[in-house]
Parts: sequence; structure tokens; C-alpha cells
Amino acid sequence: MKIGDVARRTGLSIDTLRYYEKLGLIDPPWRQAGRRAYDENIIAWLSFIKMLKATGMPLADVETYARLRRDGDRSSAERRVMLEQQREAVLQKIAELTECVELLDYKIKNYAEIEARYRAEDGRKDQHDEH
Amino acid sequence: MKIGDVARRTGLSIDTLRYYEKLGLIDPPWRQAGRRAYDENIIAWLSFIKMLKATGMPLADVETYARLRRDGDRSSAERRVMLEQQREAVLQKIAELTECVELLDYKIKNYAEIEARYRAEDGRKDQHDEH
DNA sequence: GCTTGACCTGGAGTTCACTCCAGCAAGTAG
DNA sequence: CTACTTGCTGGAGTGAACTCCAGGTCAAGC
Repeated sequence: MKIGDVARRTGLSIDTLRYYEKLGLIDPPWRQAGRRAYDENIIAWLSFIKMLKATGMPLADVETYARLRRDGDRSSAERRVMLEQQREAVLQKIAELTECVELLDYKIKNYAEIEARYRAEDGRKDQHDEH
Repeated sequence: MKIGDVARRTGLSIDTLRYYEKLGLIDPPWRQAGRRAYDENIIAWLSFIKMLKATGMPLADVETYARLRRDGDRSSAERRVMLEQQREAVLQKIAELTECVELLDYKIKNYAEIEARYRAEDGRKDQHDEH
């Protein structure tokens, strides 16, 4: 598989793939006439990286994980701990976002009322503001 | 209230407050002897900004919102639409993060199994190697 | 055999959201 | 009064994660 194929299949740009290689997130692949030739496994690994990124994990931490991964089973405890910590962080983020939705709902309701009042008065006097 | 008080009460740095002012997220406050003097309302507004930021809204969009807010009730429909869109985005993010938690749970379980197997092999090896 | 398009490298540039700094003025404690 | 703290401005610097570019190689289609 050429880099363009990987880019198309993962939704990452070619530049991003080379950047990830430089950072050590992905192993330097074999070359065919100087060009990168990836095997199928790269797709699953990049999907996993994308998932970690979606959770807000910085690339430096993904790199740490990638380094541990190269050590094989020896490092599974360390990797498990990393994922457990990330899991906690994600649960906290979900809780935070859930509160945000509630606040947004409240604000939206409020605006709907203001709009109703404003349409009723229709430009007579316009002064009830909050946020 | 002086800028340092606002910083302390909101958890934002003094530099960040001046930066937000420059971007137009907060109105330039009244001055006392050249120093910024804020009134109590700034706290609620900054909390709201922090909430929007927590939802992932870029500061440029917060600035748009702030601009609309200055227009008073006239703009409440536009602001409501912005909040409704942000609400949708947050719900989608929550859904995404929920999937991530599931995947992390799966991976963590998997690692726990690998660890168990690894410890078992290690134990045999230890017994072998022991003299 | 020539053109087109994908790919290569090293390095520079971009965006976002701050964060820090120099050099100066004003308020507060002892 | 002196020293310390807080605040001011304009502008430079930072770190994360890309993104773009020049100038070149290589292979495939016509």
C-alpha cells in the first residue's frame, strides 16, 4: 500500500502520515524504489491513534504508547495503565460536556422566551438583556 | 474589581483577560487611574465563555457571540441558533467519547488477559531458572 | 519517448490560544 | 519616604499539530 492509499483510507493527509512517522507514532515502513510501502496493519493502528486523539490525548503520549507497543507483551501493564487513565479522563470530559448541554438547553429556552417577548413588543422598547 | 481579582475568581490569567479583551470577547472596562475596573457581571460572562470553550468552541466564534450580545435582544434569535448548533456538536462529541470509552474498556480487558498469560509464562520461566 | 501524477526530502510557514517580557506608572505597607 | 506589589502597553515567544513548498525522482499511460 502506498502512502496515498493509506491517506485515503484513514482520512489523514499524506503530510500528517509523514509527520507521525517523524514523531515515532508509526514505524518507518518498507520502501519500494524509495517510496513508502505499508502493510495492512497500519490501518488498524492509525484508527487506534485517531481514537486516542479523539479522547484528547496529546501526540507525545501517543508516542509513549507507541514506544511501549514496540516492546511487545512486556509492556502491556504499562499500556493498560495508560488506557485506564485515559478512560477516566474521558469519563470526566463526558460529565463536563453533559453539564454544558444542560446549560445550553437552559440558555436556548431563555432566548426563545426573549424572542417571543421581543416579537410581541415588536420594536417598541428593547431592553432586557442578560448574556 | 481589579484585573487580579477577576483572574483569581475566574481561574483565568491576567494575560488571558487582556488577550480576551483585545479579541473582543469582553468589553474594555472602565478605568481607574489607568487600571481596569470591572463590575460584577464580568464574572458570569467569563464563566459562560469558559463553558463555551469547554464545548470546544473556538474563540473566534465566541467573539461573534459577544458581538451579537452587544446588540441586545435584537440578536437573540441568532445567538439561539449558535447555541443550538453548539448543542448538537456537543451531543455528537459525547457520542464519540462514549464509543471511545467502550473501545478503551475492550482494550483494557484485553491487556489484562495478556498480562495474566505473560505472568504465567514468566512464573514457569522463573521456576526453571531458579537454582 | 514524453508527459503527467504520485512520491521523496528538509525545512519553512501557519493557526490557535495563550504566555512572557521590558520598561514604566501608580497604589500600599512599614 | 522607601520598598514592594500590582498594573500598564506593545510586541515577541511558545508549543501543539499540522500544512505547504521547492526542487527533485520514478513509473505508468498515451
